[in-house]
Amino acid sequence: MTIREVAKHAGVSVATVSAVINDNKYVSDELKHKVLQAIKELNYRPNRWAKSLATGKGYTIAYIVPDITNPIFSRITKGIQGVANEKNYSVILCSTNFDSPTRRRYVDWILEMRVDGVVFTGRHGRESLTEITRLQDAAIPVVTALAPSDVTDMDRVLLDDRESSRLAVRFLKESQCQRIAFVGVRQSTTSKERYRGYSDEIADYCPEQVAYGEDFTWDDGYQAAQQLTKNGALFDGVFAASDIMALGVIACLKEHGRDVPEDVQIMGFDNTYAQWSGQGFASMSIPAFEIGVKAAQMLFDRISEIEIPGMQELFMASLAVPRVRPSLNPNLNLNLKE
Amino acid sequence: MTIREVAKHAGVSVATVSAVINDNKYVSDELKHKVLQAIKELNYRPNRWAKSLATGKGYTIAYIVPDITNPIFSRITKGIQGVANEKNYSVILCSTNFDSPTRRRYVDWILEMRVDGVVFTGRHGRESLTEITRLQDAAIPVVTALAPSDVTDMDRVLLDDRESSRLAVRFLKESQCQRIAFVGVRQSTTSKERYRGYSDEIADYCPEQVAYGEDFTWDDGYQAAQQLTKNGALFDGVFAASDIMALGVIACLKEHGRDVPEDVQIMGFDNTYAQWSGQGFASMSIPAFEIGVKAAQMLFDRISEIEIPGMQELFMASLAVPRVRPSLNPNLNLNLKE
DNA sequence: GGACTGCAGCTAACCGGTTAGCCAGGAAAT
DNA sequence: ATTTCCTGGCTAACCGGTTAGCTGCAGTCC
Repeated sequence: MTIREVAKHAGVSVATVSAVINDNKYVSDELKHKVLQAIKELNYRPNRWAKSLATGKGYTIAYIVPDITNPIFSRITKGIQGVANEKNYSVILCSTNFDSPTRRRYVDWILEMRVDGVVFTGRHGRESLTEITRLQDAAIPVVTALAPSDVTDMDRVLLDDRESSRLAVRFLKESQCQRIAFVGVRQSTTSKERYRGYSDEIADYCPEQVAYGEDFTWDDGYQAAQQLTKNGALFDGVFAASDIMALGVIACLKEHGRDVPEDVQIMGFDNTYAQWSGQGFASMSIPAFEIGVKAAQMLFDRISEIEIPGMQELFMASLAVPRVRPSLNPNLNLNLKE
Repeated sequence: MTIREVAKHAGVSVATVSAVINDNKYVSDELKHKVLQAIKELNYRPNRWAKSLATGKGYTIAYIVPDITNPIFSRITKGIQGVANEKNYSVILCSTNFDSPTRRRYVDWILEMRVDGVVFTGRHGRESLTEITRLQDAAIPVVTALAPSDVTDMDRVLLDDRESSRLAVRFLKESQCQRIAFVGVRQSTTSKERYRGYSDEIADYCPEQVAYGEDFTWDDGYQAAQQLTKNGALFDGVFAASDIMALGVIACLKEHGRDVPEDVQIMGFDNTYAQWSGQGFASMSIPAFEIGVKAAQMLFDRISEIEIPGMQELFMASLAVPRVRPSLNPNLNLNLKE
């Protein structure tokens, strides 16, 4: 079913049909009606490929993400998706599994698909930077989301991990914790920032006590807690760089006979589990959906406007207090709904 | 940068360049070399749109999913993604947020994008069936994944919720539970199947005790448990239709002073939280990644082979015992790694 | 030597849209 | 009455690939 068949059926020219479809030229009501009629009768749908080829616009953006399985990232995806669809763009998903060759292949691909823009999420090592540069060299707009880096002239939306972490630690302080420890991930930029916030906030308050794992996992949290206790550290509060690590920490502490939250209070980060785990620990909620929305909006700004200086947007995480017995403490429950 | 420029640069015809790129015709080594040289020098990349227009193949599949944020669905996505990429297909993501109009718009869209195939996940109500039919009418292959329905002549991959649930309940029985209750979701087909398994297994064992919520949420789990206790039901085991509901149940029971797992043993389903929550409850692990892989494979089978009868694939969930203290019980820990 | 065969490589049409530029015919101006 | 202007609608070229079918040359056979 092509536009020419529709034209023939309606007794008009292809230009007229095209004008009706795109509503970008005046067409008399009579012809317009005929054309619409013909389209309906033939159940015609314009061919996206032909349109893209002719106009040079693909109405597609790509989202490059290390792991779609990560709840934070899938919420970002949702945000991007929403904005894109509103503008009639489709989003193609590129989940790289933290693998550089895969990431490289995706970029090759994006290049030949003539995608209109890319949102990029993930660790921002040297090689990711190369990929981003390749995209930009091909004049494809890129916005990074949650991908901290030193490159400042890039459109990006970030989370203020440092400041958010100060809020987290401040909450522990306000909850009567005297000695607060930090559990993080050695090589992670994100974890480093969260440590910074911890360090800032703890400075004139108590000595630093820190333990690291290699990755944001339950096991690494468990092991880090093991280290802390093994070193005979005294603490009544732990700030962990992620919820899943916090759960590892809690498991370890309980094994050592320390009650949570009675003996030790725990603070997580990202609020992926805290709210639901029933372990009574607080966390920092990352506005991931909003971050996705913002990133997509910035991307579309870039796509339409030609030259705007490197935009930047900073989000804060918000405190999520553990769910409590709804009946006993109804007022605390108000804004904790997912 | 077009194929014609490359041809000119290399001093050959466009047909030759095309043949080299697609490696589908014999070309002398000399010319092949010249062409590859030219491609490299000009940094040429074939245009996907033109290719698709000419060949009628888009190398794209779509994944329609109610909510990408659901961990099970995002794992399915990952599986699909992997298979598709291997075959040089891209996958465009359509997260409908359980909204029919949105779903409808996606299908319109898929139709005009001439996508090669669709994987469909989600509740399988009447309207989703309409959408699927629309796709099939346009000769677009569809495979449903985790979308139970009465339509049997459709390619689909399913989870055997009933049989898996029997395994779940059997585990509770083997753990010395005498009276096992079920907590489910009233309108859900999935929940209904899980109830069936429960019912099968409990038949000659103990009386049925059942409570329902309206959705798979923490609150609904909590409320259902409330009901159970209010009705004065006696139970020492609860099988919940999902982990998040199980967590709601646990919270409620603890408020009533019942210890988990000492007084009451809990069984979840989907293993999204059980493993990590530290609440010591078991769950049934859904092989979501594998389901995604299988669905994609079936879709590609359909795309290449013209006529194969309605294929069907049934997966089972597997028992995931709660994580225990690694040091104390190392052997149980073996196959529980994520 | 001429006819025939095989095949590397070329030309040009085609996929299905968009759109610059042209044309026809009615209205307004002279 | 003629010229000019305006504009709705049309024709045809173009986007950048693929590919059917042709060309011309070298080798083979009678």
